[in-house]
Amino acid sequence: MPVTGISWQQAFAGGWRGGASTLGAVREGSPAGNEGDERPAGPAGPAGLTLRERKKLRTRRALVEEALRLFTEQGFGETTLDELVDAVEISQRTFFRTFASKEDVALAPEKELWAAYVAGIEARPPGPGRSPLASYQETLFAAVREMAEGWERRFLCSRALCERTPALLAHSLRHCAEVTDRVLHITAERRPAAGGGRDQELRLLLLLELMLAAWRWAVRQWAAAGQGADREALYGHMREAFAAIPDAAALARH
Amino acid sequence: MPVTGISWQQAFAGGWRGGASTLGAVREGSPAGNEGDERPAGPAGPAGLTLRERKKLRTRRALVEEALRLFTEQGFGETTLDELVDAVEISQRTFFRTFASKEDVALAPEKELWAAYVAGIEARPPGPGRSPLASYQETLFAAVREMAEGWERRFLCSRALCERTPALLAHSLRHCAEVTDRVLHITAERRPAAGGGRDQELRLLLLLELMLAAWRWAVRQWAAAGQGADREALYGHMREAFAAIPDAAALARH
DNA sequence: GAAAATATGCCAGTGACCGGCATTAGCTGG
DNA sequence: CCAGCTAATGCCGGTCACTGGCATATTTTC
Repeated sequence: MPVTGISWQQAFAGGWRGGASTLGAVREGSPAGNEGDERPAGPAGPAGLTLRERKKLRTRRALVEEALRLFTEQGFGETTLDELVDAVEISQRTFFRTFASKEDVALAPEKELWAAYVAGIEARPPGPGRSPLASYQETLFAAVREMAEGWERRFLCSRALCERTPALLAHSLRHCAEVTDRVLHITAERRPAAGGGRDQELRLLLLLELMLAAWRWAVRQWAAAGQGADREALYGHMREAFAAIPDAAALARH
Repeated sequence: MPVTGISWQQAFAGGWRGGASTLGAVREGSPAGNEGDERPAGPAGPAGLTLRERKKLRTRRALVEEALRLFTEQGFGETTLDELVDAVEISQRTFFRTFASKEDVALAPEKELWAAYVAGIEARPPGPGRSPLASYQETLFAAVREMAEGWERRFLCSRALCERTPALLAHSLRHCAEVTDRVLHITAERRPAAGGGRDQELRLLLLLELMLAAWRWAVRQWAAAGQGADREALYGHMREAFAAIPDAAALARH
């Protein structure tokens, strides 16, 4: 029984808040916005979900919780899927219908954030006078803000695992790249006849990747601070990292 | 037998050039620079390598060649390791002593480039008046320039596979991130008492990631051009992407 | 040419992941 | 409250990437 630095009991004291924002890996049909509680008919529970959906959510959350616990305690590679599914009392088959891979469950908190980010980009088009970079940044702040209670604990666990486990880092970076692509597609479709074309898209790509690099740095600093890191501290690191972007940009103009 | 767009015969006509730059995944002990042919004793072949080393290099190259062929012909996931090792007539065990994973062999051309890049960063410290971004860019040009003949063909195959296969993309991005870390460490160690500290490092990180984003864009454009893409075309895309960096930087200064 | 150092092949085992099928649990109309 | 439908789940067997151990073969060294 190898023991890592962080005590589990103190790291995992929080709970989950309601919010129907994370049923599956991808959001349900609702086309962003329009979050009413009503349904035409059928038994809709407290959160506007059927029993089946709530049950699925429960096992999904239990899986994430147990996975983060086991992986941080004994390591990602050292934990078998059988251990995990036994702890949650489901079959392997069910696990793979809930998550695409062993890595997926460890990165759930991160995927949650990026899903909210993409939704935010889709929801509010930037005002006419707004700088695209500022708009990207504000949307990221908003996405963090709307994460459920206890998210920061899970996210920090996930991040710590990424730094220990190359396979997780790889998956994380790929997902981030996919988000980049999606965001770029969305913004590109909005300016159909706007000037620039390819060049403009390249510039937007560079701005977005600049922000993502700053974000990754901020998260690293945050995670390095240890278990006492709360969300306010993350905002601080983000502000610091984003503030460095103009400085770096100045250096980039020969 | 599924057939992809590119005919194999026409895609794979080139050969390998000598150059002892890719024996193992990591370079041998020689501390950069100092590339003489002499050895104290022992049977040193034409390229300054022993028989054993040359043999290993041969199977390594054959593996890359066959892997790229099979993967592009029938897909990465659809090709089993047994097929590959049978084609090269070695055992699985030997494969895993040569490459760390199935993904690794498909990404060999990319790793080769980044190894040369890191070596270049280590070899020549930037002059006192040089902009760090310009220095990063020149080193990347130099790394591409020193790749062996036929590298562009292999690299393009590898890239095309990355875009088809999520697992390969993930591995590629992770390796790129590791290179980023290493480069940053090297440059950080060089300025031990130089001003700035954390802030300066963050700015360097942002510049480096900016260049890497531009590089990835350039490679994408290059690969999109299809099989007729030669190295000169890559330089063109790189110049275009790098030229966009100052423009994007201007947008990043509110 | 013998001894030491390495490389290779074979084999058996582990663990992630997937398709198929029977069973169960939740939903729907009477 | 009960049949009929849909969908989630569990079980089973199979594939395939990857690993450690050990015997064999090849290269290097003396």
